[in-house]
Amino acid sequence: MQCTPITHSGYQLFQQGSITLAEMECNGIRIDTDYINRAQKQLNVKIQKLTVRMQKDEVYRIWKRKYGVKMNFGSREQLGDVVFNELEGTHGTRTKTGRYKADKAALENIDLLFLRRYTKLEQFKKASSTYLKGIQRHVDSEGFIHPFFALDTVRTFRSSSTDPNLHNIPVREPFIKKLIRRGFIPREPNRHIVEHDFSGIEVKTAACYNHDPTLLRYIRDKKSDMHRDMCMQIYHLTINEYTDALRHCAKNKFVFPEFYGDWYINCAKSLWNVVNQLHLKTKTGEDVYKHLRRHGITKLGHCTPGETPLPHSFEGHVKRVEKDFWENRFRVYTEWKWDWWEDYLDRGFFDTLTGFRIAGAMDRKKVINYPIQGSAFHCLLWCITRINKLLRKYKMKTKLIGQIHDSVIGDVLHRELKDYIEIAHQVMTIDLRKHWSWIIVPMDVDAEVSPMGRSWFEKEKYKP
DNA sequence: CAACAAAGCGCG
DNA sequence: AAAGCGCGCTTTGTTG
Repeated sequence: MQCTPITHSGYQLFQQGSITLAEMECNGIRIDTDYINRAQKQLNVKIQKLTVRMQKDEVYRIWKRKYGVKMNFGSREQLGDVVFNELEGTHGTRTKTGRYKADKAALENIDLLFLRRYTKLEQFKKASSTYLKGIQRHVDSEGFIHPFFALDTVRTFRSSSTDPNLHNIPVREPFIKKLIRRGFIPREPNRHIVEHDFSGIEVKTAACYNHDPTLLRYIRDKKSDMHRDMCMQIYHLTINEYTDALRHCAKNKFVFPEFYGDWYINCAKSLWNVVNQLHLKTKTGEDVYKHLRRHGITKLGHCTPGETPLPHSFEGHVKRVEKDFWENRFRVYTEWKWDWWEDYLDRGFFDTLTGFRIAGAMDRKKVINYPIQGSAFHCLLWCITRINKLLRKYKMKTKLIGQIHDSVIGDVLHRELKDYIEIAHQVMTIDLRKHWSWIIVPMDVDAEVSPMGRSWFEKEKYKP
């Protein structure tokens, strides 16, 4: 892995950053080991009960009849074979090795209780084997884990985390989130877990590269809202009809994927299917499919690459939204993407705003995404180094214990709470921008604090 | 038995 | 012409 800071600033960032990350690793995170052990036992009971319930299902019997003693309930290959070859009215797509694709998204297209339960079971197994077991494996004799952070493994000059990986602790599914995060506690009863998150840092970093006026306005004008606007356009909603849930879909199933280089066919499928999966309604309580029908959209469409979308299809609509998105709304962003790609083709490398050179063979999407992803993380890395220095300068007992790409986690002494939050806020919103003049947009940070002595799960938005 | 690749899923 | 960026970890299945 090539790791080439090209400027003094980039070199300093990684030299100092390495030390900060090593200190975090050394500090470690206190684990409520009794809780984790209890949770593991309870979860295994749930897994057992669900497995027994599923054994009475007709699909299970078909599976058993076909595979006999070779039946393996954990085998997606066998599941795909049973679902797509033995059941009526199912048709699957295949992976590049010829197996049936049998991931969560593929199974969700089939309306079967057995498959809903299978997905839930797999989720529980993941929580048990990767997270609870992973934590148990790594706790030291004092009840601490020491997630490791590497700076020399990631193509974009982000960091990675291992043993255990602190970068993918569950948060999106509420039950699993609580199950796992409840086990991360402050090192003493008179402390808090405190997490500071940069909000929208990748979008802001992108804007610092491409200087797109529309994107800059969305960032600077607090009354404007890019995800809301896209939500309204995608689902044909007025300002009075959109909901937070629909806005969330637009953000995560259109805007971010498009920024990363996805295209309308994938976006249309997931934007359409999520309506059914989450039973989404408009603010006025209307079914979203019904609402779209009133606006002339009656079906998803075939979503076949190379084929023209059918009239009155959602696919065709999203294709037009995508065209408008890149040709009108973010025209300057589009121009930057082409210019940046051309410059890379001429030179064989590109330099980040944070002082790194990324060279070697890359396709167009990588060339666009790498500098943005890397620079966004470098903002966080600079901040944690600065915060750490200030903690030492003021002889504080608060310790930094982890980092998740755009957030920093502190184990904060109760009497230092106000000071710590003041310091982190100052560094992340003011000092960072003084350090890097290329940051031409405001930086915002959200602080979340656990009640004294309570877990990471229990953190709440900080109110002074 | 070990080593490896593929598939899948957790996160930003 | 191709068709989502970056990771780490676990299980399954194959190979030797």
